[in-house]
Amino acid sequence: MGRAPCCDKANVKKGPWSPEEDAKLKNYIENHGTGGNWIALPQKAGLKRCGKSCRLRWLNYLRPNIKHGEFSDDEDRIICSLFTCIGSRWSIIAAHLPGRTDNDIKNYWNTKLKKKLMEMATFAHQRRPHHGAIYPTTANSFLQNPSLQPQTSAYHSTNNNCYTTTPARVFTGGYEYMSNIPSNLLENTSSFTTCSTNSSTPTVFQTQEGHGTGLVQNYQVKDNYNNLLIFGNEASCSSSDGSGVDEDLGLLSYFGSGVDENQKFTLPANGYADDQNKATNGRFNENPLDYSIEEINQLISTNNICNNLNYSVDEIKTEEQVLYY
DNA sequence: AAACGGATCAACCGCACTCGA
DNA sequence: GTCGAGTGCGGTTGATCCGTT
Repeated sequence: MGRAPCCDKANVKKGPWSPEEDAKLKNYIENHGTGGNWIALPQKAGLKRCGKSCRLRWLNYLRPNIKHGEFSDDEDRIICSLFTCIGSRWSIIAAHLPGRTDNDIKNYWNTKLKKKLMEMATFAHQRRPHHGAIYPTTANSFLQNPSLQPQTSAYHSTNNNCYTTTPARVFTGGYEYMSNIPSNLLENTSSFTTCSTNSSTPTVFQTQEGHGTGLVQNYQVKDNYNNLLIFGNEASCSSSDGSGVDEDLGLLSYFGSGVDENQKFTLPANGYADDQNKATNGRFNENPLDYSIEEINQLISTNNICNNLNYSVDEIKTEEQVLYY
């Protein structure tokens, strides 16, 4: 036995809404509200439309404060992050983007954002071996991809040679999954500063080696928590003896063909160290859409690679009620 | 200028869920 | 506990737009 139809299909209009219909619906809801009954609303409002059609038209187009037009980078990032964690729960994602509707976001994802990610996957695949670029950041920015947060409390306390730069300095380098690093190079990473624990405050440390200026020239962090190797050296550091390459134990040299201007990043001087034996918060940030090829493929094809977002789906669900007043 | 194809997005469809009788 | 009406939501469709040939 099939479900009873919600309305008399033969006597309802379908297709695009006319301005007159919009005006009738808007006027009725503004004066009387929905009355908690969409099925009865079209008749009361003098519309030959299905109640569901009225509801959709109101929610997606007529209700106040609807935002149309281009999505911002911030909105892109939120959509990507949430999609990573909860999949195609468009209504929940919409609850985090004021003025956006689930339909809008769904269309945007299907027509643009997914394509954007696929193009990035192609690009990432071309620059083999792939590695993440670390981008300029601000003191308040934060690593956007939860799965790649560097965790640092371990080497804060254990490595007295670590300190941040003052003032901020530009570095060239990147990160790479350990699984992608040739074994002979991986063997040489034993001298890397190691971190293996989770921490809410990501910090990047640099080792002081090779140069006698007292300022940092290179950094090398073995992030066992995320299976990442973070490596590079100071972009402005011209080392005639090639020590800039030696200092990163060949990693920058190995991945060097893919390191370009865009992969320089700035270590901010926030919370700077007046005591060089103490590490401070040199946070780094990656471009929010610069996922590895594996992550992009997962973003495109699956809906669950996130397991350490700061809030649960249940918490998000309570927020989604805000969307539909 | 016309034809074509891809992109976009509003709207529809149908399933699942909620809630009250 | 069951049933059915109403609602919410995600997937899909199709009309329209726009750029290219």
